[in-house]
Parts: sequence; C-alpha cells; structure tokens
Amino acid sequence: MSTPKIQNNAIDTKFSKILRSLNLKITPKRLAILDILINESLYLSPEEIWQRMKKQFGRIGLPTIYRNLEELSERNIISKVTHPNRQLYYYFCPNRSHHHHFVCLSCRNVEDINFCAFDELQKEVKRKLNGKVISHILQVNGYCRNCLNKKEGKNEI
Amino acid sequence: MSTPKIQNNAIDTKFSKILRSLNLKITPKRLAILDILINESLYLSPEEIWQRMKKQFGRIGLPTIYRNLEELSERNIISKVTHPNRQLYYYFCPNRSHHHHFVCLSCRNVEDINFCAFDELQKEVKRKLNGKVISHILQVNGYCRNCLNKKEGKNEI
DNA sequence: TTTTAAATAGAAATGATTTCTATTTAAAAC
DNA sequence: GTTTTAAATAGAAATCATTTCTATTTAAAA
Repeated sequence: MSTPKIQNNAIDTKFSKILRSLNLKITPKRLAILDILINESLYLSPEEIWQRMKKQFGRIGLPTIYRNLEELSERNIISKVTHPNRQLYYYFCPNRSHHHHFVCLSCRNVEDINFCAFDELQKEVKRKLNGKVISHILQVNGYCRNCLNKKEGKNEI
Repeated sequence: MSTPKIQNNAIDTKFSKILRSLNLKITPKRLAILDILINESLYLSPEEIWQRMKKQFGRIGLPTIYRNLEELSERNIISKVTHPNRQLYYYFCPNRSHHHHFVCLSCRNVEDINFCAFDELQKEVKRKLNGKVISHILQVNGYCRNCLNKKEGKNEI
C-alpha cells in the first residue's frame, strides 16, 4: 500500500482520550468513523461513510453513522459543511483553534482560512444593533488551486 | 388598520418591472408572495407563507410556493436563511448592495450588518491557497436587542 | 464477574421538498 | 379584442435524507 497511513494505534489512543473526556464510550465503530474522516481530506456524506463502514463491519446501521457524526460534531471533534444541496457533510479538521474554511466546489477539498472577522462582527452587532452574538457561519466556496490548474474545474459536485 | 401598509399598487408596479426584466411572468401569486415577504420583517418558512396565501387564494399548492421562492431567491430578489434545523426560510431585504445579516434565534428578526470581510477573505484565499472564491456564506446568529431586553430571550425557534 | 447505562441494528416512520401530468393563465402575436 | 403558446399552477404522488422506536448488544463501572 503506497498511502502512508497514520498508525491506527496512535490515533486510537489519542481519540480514546478525547472520547473518554467527553463521556463518550470508546466503541470500535466510533473510532472507525474518526479513522475514516482523519484519513480523508474531503468532506463526506453520512451515506459515503456508511459505505466504507460496511466494508469493515458488515453489520452496521445508517442511524449509527448519523448519531455518531452528530455527537462528534456537537462536541466539536468534527465539523459540518453547510452545503447548498442541503445534505449533511462532515470532515475532520485537526486545527483546534477557531477558524473558517475554504471549500472547493469541484473536488470537495477543504482548506483552512486563518482569518476571522468575528471580532469586528461582534463589535458591529453590539454597537449598531445592540444584539448579542451567539454563533456565526462563515464558509467560502470556490475552486482550489488544483482544480483551477487541471481544467478550470467547472464541474460542480 | 393601524399597520401602515405600503401601497400594494406601488409595490406591484415596482415588482412588475423587476419580474418582467427577469423574464418572470407577473402572476397574482408571485406578487402576493413578494407582498407577504415585504411586509414581514421576520424570515418565513414556505409552509408559513402557504398558510397566508391560502387565506387569500383558497386554491394554492405548496409546490407553487416552493417553486416561486426558489426562483425569486435564485434571482436575488429575496434571500435564503441558513438555519441549523435545515429547513428553508426566506425573507425580503430591500438593501440591494452586498451585505450580511444578523439573525435573531429567538424572534426571527433579521438585521443588516454593514460589514463584510469579503475582500480580506479573497486576498487570503488567493495569496495563501491560490484558490478562486466563487461565493461565501456569512451569517451571524444571536439575540436581538428586543429579546435581550424582554427576558434574556432564551427560547430558540 | 456482575451490573447498568450507553450504543447499536434494523425496521419503520417522518416530513420537508420535488416530481409529474393535466389544466390554467399571462402576455406575445395577430 | 382574439388567438396562440410558453410559462405557471393544482393536486396527487413520489422521493429520500434523516429520525424514531424497540429489542439487543456491549463498554466500562462496580
């Protein structure tokens, strides 16, 4: 196998700790879902993750996938993608600090944007609107360098 | 009636022009949908708009509402709200220039944010990632001044 | 080991949204 | 003002991602 896969053991140990600290049981399926997302740079749909899990486990229900993805994303271990087609997508982002993403509409690649206008936004909302900011969505859609080079990456997902 | 409703005739004339310029037929239902959204400062679901339309028209299909809302939003006459519950919501925003919104999670009020980090974001994406920005989503969720005053507006929609 | 609360499988339900087809209607052409 | 025709609509039905439900299994605490 040419893909230099990160050691499962190391990951499992690392995530066991995280899961334990969040009062989530360390189940093989939970670790497998994390494993899939960690070794994939694209965002995936629950269905796609299910397909891969079925190869590993045989018996696995789609609701299990949905439930786990939701739990992991609620606890900020993985992130949700806000997609125009209104399906759910998830991906794992190792960057633990607050940031946003550049999402390629052609190849699904996700990259970090180390820029957040949150402070300015909060200031504006406080000063002009007298409101209180609870959360914000910022997502930038476009075409990544690879897709631009290849063939002006025109194909939408 | 105490609500100072904008003259329907004036609105109809104004939007007739817009609709015509977009090659959309000027139908009573299309105008009524615009009328509802214009006279409402909150974002509404297709279902809610349907309920109001039924009072005016009696016979009206829900698919008609969906179709029209989608067409109008595609043509940037109305805006979509990206909601965590993944239902569609729409509202009319008279501000025709590029801007973003502060969305109250309690009362559904929408207010303009005259701040956009688009330029900086585009610069960052171009310089660091070599990608091309096609679109972006920026939405700030929180509690508006009224809800904060009333009772610390805790009730989610 | 035993216990127990969390996690899972699988079937079934849900419900927002879309599709389909026949009918109606706005507005262009006459 | 009629006729024409392409767009818009009604209503029923389908779709399909997501959620719920219940019985069973399992991780991990006792």
